[in-house]
Amino acid sequence: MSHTYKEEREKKRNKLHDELGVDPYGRRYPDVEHIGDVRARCERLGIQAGQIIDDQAARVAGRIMLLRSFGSLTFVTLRDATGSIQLGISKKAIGNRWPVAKLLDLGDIIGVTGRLGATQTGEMTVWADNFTLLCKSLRPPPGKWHGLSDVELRYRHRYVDLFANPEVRDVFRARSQIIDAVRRCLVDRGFIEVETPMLQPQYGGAAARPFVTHHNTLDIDLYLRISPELYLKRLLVGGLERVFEINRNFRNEGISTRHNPEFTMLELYQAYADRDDMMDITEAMTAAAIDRIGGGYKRPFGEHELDFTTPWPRHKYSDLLAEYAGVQMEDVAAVRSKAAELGIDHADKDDAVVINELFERAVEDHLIQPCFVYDYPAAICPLTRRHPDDPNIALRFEAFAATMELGNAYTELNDPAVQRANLERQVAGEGDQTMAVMDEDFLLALEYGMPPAGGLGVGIDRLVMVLTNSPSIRDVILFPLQRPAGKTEPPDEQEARGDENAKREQET
RNA sequence: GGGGGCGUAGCUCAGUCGGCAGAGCAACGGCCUUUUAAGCCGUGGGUCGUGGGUUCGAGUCCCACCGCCCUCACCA
Repeated sequence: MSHTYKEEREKKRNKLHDELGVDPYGRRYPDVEHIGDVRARCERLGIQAGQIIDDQAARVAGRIMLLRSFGSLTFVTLRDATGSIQLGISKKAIGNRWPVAKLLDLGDIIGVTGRLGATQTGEMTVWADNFTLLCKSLRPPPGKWHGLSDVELRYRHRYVDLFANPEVRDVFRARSQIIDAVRRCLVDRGFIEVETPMLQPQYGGAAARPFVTHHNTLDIDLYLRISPELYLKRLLVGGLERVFEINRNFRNEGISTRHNPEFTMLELYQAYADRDDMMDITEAMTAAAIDRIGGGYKRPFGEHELDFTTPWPRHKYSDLLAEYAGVQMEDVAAVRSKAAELGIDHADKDDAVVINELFERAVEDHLIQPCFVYDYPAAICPLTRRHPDDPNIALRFEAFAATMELGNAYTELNDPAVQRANLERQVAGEGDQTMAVMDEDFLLALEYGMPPAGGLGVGIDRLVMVLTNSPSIRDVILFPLQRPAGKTEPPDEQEARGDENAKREQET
């Protein structure tokens, strides 16, 4: 390759530094005004086409997104976090800075002072009287029209995705607002936020395979947590009556549009409450998040419109099974027959496991609108209190939207003997090592006494998905896990690294 | 892990039956003080994901591998 974009820009950078005495990487540029605010000011002033208002100064900074050059006059579209605005940079107004202006490229970051005005076509414009190069970009940005659409490059080079595709920033801004709204909602209800171990000597609180790591000094294996549940319940024992944690869980399972190996989970526990209180909190948190990001309670998601207006419909698990699978939950023979009909391998599985697989296969695809599904088979709910009238039913619900499980809640089990029996059954469970070993300290805590409580887990990533109309969980996680890149890096980078390796080999 | 699809210039994409690897934008050189994806003239730019194979000849056909997307399984 005779030349590259990078080399072309490096020549400009060197010329700026060596011949024009300009620092290509700038420095502090204080007292800038948000471009969004400048635009608002222009609107208020009602500037007429062709007018320049001498006493309306502006000072902005951002990245050059578009350049239109007319010899001695250049129009720049400058963008910051709040929006974009046109700059007019003319040789006449800039004077001896003009040679620097001619070396500006798409993607450069500059600061500008000037006066507000409008061009002959009425476009609001900052007419520059000075500008400062704050960072010379050495890489060409993606095309100005199509942006960056290759999903692999978008995830691997998210920074490019973010500045090239403004709607991506909107999603992550919404994510921040959603989390903030959820957090405030809980704090306002008297919850305190806590942090419990991510490195756990034993894992538990969910059925999933963990990541294993090792602590060198202690010389022990540790697990990246699959759930904070057993620690948060210890806090209930300790008298922290309303606690929540928003943090990462790690599950060593498959990756899909709705699963990332690390994902953000909200878990909360409220003493003296129960499952039904958790439904109210789920609705309240979601409503708070929607109020915060705007757009109303009826929201598009793919082909559908999801209606988050509260209260959400509440469906009994067994009723849905009857409706969509055509079987009564208690009729084990019918359940197994239907499961076999749907191709579910059920021979060696517990009744409740088969029921749940049938539910997942036959029912979940129908759960488009936000809703709660309650009263789960007890055998798949080892941490949940039993229904007082039916020991085969657990006081659990899951919240669904767009066929995805958004949340999971229990009336928590606080009987240490029942809890021990349930966990022993899990540990002994045929071939299902995922529930792992007994957490004796957790059981000890229950023996000291845990107040009756409601507990709730909400998959934050999925909540963000349904509220931002994002079809893939990777669209709401800034850096989703990718296999290490092969040849996706620019070739000159690889050459550079190869050269370094060669040098290192020569030196040794 | 199974099934399906995709990978061509910096970006977005064409590439027919196997016959000289293309376009727009971007870049470089030139003209241009009111453009809105500015325009006009000119120029350069390719490991066609990687490696094999078939063939006189492969971006194209075959095989293997790598990566990504969708889907199923597992899970939330």
